[in-house]
Amino acid sequence: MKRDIFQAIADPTRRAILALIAIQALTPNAMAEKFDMSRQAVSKHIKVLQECELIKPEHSGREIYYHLNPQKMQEIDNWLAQFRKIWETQFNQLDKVLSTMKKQKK
Amino acid sequence: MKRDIFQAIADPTRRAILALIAIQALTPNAMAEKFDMSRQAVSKHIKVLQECELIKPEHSGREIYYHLNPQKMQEIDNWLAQFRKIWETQFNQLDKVLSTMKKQKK
DNA sequence: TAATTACGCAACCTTACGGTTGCAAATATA
DNA sequence: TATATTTGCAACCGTAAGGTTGCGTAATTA
Repeated sequence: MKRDIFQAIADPTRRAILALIAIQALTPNAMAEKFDMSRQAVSKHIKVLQECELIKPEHSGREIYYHLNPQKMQEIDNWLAQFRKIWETQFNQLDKVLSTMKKQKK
Repeated sequence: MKRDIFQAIADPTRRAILALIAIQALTPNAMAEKFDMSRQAVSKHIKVLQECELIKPEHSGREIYYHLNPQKMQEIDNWLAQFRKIWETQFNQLDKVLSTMKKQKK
């Protein structure tokens, strides 16, 4: 089945994994130690993240270090762009209201 | 059950709904016309979006206009912030490579 | 008032998700 | 070579997700 970035980040464990390896590449075992679940459960999450290319494997002997793929994370940012204008407009309107209040105060 | 913004935007139909009402507030019926599914199915998605406050209802007689809540959308942006530094760093490194290549060309 | 329209709620069904356990393959170590 | 370690894959299970249909309720209209 085809994986989706948005579906990938829907799970809190997977978001935690992304936050972890954003700091430092980790092996599945190292990740599993951080969570209260089996290594296999964590490996399943890794598989999902890898399928949609949010993380990249780096083989080193029998260990595999997983790295974050920032380019893919940026796709979420790109999607958000269409809404960003809207909340920026709202903030500008808030600024107007605040400056109007200031003027009235004077 | 407690709803989550990230789980809410995991579904492509719900992302489409958000994109639609970002332009203009719509009623459930108006939204349902845009999708190839029943009105009730769309209403279920609306319920999910409303539970996590991504959209807000505005009652007008027997019609309900749903508006986007940009503040809540911004929470996704806030989460992305921790990764944004990383891809910006990568771009800076790309800039360095490019400027080095330019110098060598000269 | 009667009929229509817009909407939400509940029951139901199929499929996907997130977890488990067990096992096989590849690498490192004794 | 025999053993331990690291990982992935497959089977299984309970629950939640996403769709359907049917019905009840409130507001509009004939």
